[in-house]
Amino acid sequence: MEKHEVELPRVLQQLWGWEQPARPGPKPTFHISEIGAAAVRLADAGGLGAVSMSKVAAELGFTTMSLYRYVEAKDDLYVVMLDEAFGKPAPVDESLGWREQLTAWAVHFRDALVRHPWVLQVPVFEPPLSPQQLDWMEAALRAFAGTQLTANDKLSSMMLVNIYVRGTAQLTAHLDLDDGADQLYGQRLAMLATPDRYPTIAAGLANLEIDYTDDFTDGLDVVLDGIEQLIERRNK
Amino acid sequence: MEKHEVELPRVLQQLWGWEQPARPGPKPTFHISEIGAAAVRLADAGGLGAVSMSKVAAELGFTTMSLYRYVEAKDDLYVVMLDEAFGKPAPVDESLGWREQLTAWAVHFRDALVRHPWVLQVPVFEPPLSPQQLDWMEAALRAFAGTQLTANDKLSSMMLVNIYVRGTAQLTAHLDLDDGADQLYGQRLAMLATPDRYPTIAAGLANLEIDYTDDFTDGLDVVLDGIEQLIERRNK
DNA sequence: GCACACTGTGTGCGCCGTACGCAGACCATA
DNA sequence: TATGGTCTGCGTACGGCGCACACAGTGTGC
Repeated sequence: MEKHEVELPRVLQQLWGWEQPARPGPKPTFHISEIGAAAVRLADAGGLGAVSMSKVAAELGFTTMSLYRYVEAKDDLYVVMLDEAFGKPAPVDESLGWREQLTAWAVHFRDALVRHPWVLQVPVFEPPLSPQQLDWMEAALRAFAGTQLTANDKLSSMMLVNIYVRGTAQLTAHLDLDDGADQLYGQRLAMLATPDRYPTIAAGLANLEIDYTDDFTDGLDVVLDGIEQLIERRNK
Repeated sequence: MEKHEVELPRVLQQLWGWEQPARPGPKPTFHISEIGAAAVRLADAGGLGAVSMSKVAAELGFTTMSLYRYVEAKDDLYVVMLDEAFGKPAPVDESLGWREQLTAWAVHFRDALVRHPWVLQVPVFEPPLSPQQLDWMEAALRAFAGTQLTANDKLSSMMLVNIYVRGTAQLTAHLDLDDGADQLYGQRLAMLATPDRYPTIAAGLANLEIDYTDDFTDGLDVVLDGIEQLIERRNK
């Protein structure tokens, strides 16, 4: 255990509440999650671009370089922000079937992304290892508990839903920013996608219904249908 | 048509080869796609971080500010880079079924992402409107030509595959960078995901097979299974 | 051929992330 | 408790970024 601690980056050690041996220098004034919360506040208000080391420090009444006591680089700050932004996953009723559980999970996930759209712009260099991220992972995997899926199946199915939510959120993110953006896009697309070179796009545009309200759940159902087939295949 | 041109950002006008009325000042020395090619060269070599206005300009033997003749802001450069990086989609054998066509499309898409991993880090603010991006879109939509899917169905199914390829590429991107990264991750995950708090993750880790080779096509098949069900439903 | 309008570009600014080095706090020892 | 050595937190400062601005200079229209 002791040896293992050394292998973890400092930020993760702090997020997991592992105490380090006493060291010289001033005691930490607060917990790293307060830094994360301040950064999240800035990002919610002004987008990811509004998050800089100096702004976060100022938000806390700190000097810029003080942050480097908790964090080794800007990327570490992102890790803390993500953990802070998602929070604990909503509890899922385990008496429901896997499909309902995963739907609820996906909806909660999307809600979190709507609350914190900047999450989609955070550059990701590592798979998740922070506590709350693992909570979310655990919740999704647990939905498959009653199925015959292999460990790999469960993991990839979870990632499939994860990817779906992130992807759709990314596509719709800019539309929510200002209304009319999708209309403008439609106009431009109609102008550029001429029937001679882009017959299929042009034909599609003519018959398009501009009602996106159910798009999320409809698309999710398609994904879940695919997973359902996998489950049935494994049951045999 | 004339009026429409005005509505398009300058970069797109250039990408589409629309000539603007003669203007004062020096004639353009070259086409905007050469700028894109230079930027792509830099990004391929040193990641997206290696792409800056001054570096791109230097690559072309130019001063920094000269680029702003072609491009209004850094974001415009990204648009050109994406168009340049993807290139024309590989032609797809239209005698094949939709499923085979889409599989081929997805594989080509993924290959492009492997060749230009930085694409996944490019911040996206707008849906695609550049010529080659529309070519890719057209190719994917055409695969559904023989089906009874509605225009909305085709669009969302295409986006589903698109999202899937991007998402999986993102997840595996960092693993390809240095071998052993996934092992390190596995060790850390095993250390953190203790059975008491994360029983499902821990149990899954024990039974995990570390062979990712077929993950891409397997997951893609799950997605396509979902779409197939949609197609069958529409056929009724 | 001339004047004007408008574009392309050099200078310079504000901001970023963080390398570096020193002041000073902690712990071990006496 | 006094003191020395060690190691840490953080202020200063740097290189690089995207691009605002103003002006130089070209091409156009009369």
